[in-house]
Amino acid sequence: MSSYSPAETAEKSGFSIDTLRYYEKIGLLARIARDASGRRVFSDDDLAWLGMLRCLRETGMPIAEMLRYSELVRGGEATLRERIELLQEHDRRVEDQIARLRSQQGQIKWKIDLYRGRAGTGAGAVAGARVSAART
Amino acid sequence: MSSYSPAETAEKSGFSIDTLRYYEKIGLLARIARDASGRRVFSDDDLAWLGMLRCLRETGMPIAEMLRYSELVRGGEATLRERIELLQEHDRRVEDQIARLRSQQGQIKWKIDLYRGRAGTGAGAVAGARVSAART
DNA sequence: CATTGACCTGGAGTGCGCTCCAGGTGCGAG
DNA sequence: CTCGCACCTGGAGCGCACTCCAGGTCAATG
Repeated sequence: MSSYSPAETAEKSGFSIDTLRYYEKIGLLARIARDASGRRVFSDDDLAWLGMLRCLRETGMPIAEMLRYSELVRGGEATLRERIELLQEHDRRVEDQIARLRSQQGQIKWKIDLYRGRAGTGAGAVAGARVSAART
Repeated sequence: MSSYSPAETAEKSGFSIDTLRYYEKIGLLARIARDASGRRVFSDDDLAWLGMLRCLRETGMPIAEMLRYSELVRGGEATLRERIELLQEHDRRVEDQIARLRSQQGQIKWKIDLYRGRAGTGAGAVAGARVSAART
């Protein structure tokens, strides 16, 4: 097995059929093979490429940059250095993203704990209590 | 010091003035104080709240859910349980997000290494070389 | 007293990344 | 032969989260 219908490809890649067409239209997928009646036939290679696109997309790479990357890939081995640079740059951004998420997650957990503390206190009993930061 | 102009607030909070107005308009900021001539005057409390909004926003919480959260906060201590649940749910999503990013980052690093390997090989020398996955 | 600059309002516009639609084609099942 | 279905195309539409704009107010400055 090594060729897939649009529907199969959508299912395996996680992109919708519309998105697959859209990606081809804008040049992220460049010339997908067609059968006798003009329907797309995706290969294992296409699937692998879609996997890469998915990975980049979900880590927040904008389409414009994925486009640049796919042009490099089409450019052949001569572009390996540039591809490495592009991916390294992206890798750094992902690293930052993770670090920021971790710290923000810290804030969220802190807030949860704060609420837990307040929830524990006799709720509502002390009518005029001056719980200073009660607003948030 | 405990009150800030829109410009100061924008700078300290990291949201643009337009975004601050927008957030007030849709109810994320509910009734910011005004001076004699109708200009907004932000307090330290507002700043703190904006910090929280920023944290939620940057961890990917949609505005609709932040809205729900701010309504809970306005609802007072009676909503503590719900707030905890909401934040816990969000915390879980952030955790997932981080895990996914880590694994996708793994794929990216793997790809970089693959390229490094290929870049090391005598580039272009072996004219008809059958480097199977050369397409990606 | 005129100007400047920060701010105000309601509402329109923008960019991104899809997603949907109308109208049409070709193939296999009944 | 007729259906139904998966697919095709070009192009319009959408949801989100802002961002920008026109026209106006007000306080301080020269």
